[in-house]
Amino acid sequence: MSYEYAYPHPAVTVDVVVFTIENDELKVLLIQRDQEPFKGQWAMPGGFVGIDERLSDAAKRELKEETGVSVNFLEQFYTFGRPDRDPRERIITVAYYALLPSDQLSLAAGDDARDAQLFSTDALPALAGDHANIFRVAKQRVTERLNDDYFAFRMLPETFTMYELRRVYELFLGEVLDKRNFRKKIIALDQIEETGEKRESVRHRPARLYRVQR
Amino acid sequence: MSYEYAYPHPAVTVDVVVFTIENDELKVLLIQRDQEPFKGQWAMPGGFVGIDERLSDAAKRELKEETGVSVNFLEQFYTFGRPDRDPRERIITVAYYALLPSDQLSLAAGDDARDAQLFSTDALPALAGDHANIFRVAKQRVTERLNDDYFAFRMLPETFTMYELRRVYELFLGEVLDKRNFRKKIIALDQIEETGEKRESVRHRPARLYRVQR
DNA sequence: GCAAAAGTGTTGCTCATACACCCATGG
DNA sequence: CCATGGGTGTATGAGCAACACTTTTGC
Repeated sequence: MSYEYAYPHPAVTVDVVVFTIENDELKVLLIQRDQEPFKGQWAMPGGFVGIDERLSDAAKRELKEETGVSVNFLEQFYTFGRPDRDPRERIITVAYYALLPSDQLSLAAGDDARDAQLFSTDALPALAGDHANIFRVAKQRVTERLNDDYFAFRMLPETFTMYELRRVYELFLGEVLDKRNFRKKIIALDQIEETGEKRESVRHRPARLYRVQR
Repeated sequence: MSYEYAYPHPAVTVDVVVFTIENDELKVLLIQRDQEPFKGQWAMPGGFVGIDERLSDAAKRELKEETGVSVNFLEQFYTFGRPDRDPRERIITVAYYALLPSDQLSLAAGDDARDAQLFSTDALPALAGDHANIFRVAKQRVTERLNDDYFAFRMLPETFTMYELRRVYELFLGEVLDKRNFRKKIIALDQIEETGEKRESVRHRPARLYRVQR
């Protein structure tokens, strides 16, 4: 079976930059490509958009197929289309970022991927094609939106401490934030509430747990 | 001549939402389509991306071909890809906005367009397909960026008055701004300078003219 | 002289920042 | 008892919002 067109068509793919926090580090989910081009190199999960498939559905599907991970929160952030970005054919990639709590992440390498794992954003391997650039733009966009939209808790488990929430900001911004001022700002947003529970079994004073309201 | 692929490929187009200010109104540049689909309806200028063409180059080229207008300032803002947005085939559209001074705008309808003209954003005609949505998203993004990036003067001639600059903000924001506070804010940005000239031949006190620095 | 927009300062308030000490727990 | 992060309040400065009158020109 083949498909014919009166003029040349580019291929369209979606790529997903999945951010999470694990062990007090900002991490990104990468797959090791099992197919050409860039076979053996690490890359963002992604792949071709079905001819009748929504772009966001394609992003979710490819992520699921290649890594076993399901996400709810996914936003389109840029479309990469330089003519020379893929050696096979012209490929235009609509890129998404996703934020995920690390406890919802059970990895399973799948189609087109011989491996899938989290990497600290401080120590990324060499990435296939222009994926280092895609990552950079994604991180920048998420960082910008952190201050406007306060969606940092999408990278945390259902309950979390102030320290953990503050660390998300610090890891993206690359600077330390004042503990007292941070707490005041977050409380003023009126987006989270105390659960009444505390984080036990830590070798210091137990911290209050919070959850997102509603 | 025809082009064959092992699996179906969508078509990729670019559309450009051109904003300008004319006669104290916010306007957008539309073409009247001369081809199916949506023949006879008004739409944003745009068209197919060449197989070896950069996306931004395609946007500039299509705009030039269809309206005679050349722009420098062009930014990608979103990619629209719902499977049903075009009746012919799957079309994915990478959308750009452009800001242009109205004095650099001499219209000439061209390929695929029987007419090209400016419309006040308060009185848009019915638009083809999902172009009303594309317009809405573009206006929202430009409005957001007005406050961050201060590129409002890209819609004004080389010299302009404080009143004219303030009107750009007011037209996007849909609210009136305080004259004194606005002037203070703009001066503090240190982006514009006085030309020394004044806007003469108006039936009120002449206003100082400013230009962008450098 | 009248209509129309140009131009000009001060005050109060809100918000962001800077900053230091004691507390509760595990080991 | 020590190491570790948890938790708390105040003072200062910057920036934003509110607000009214005089000036200059064309008609």
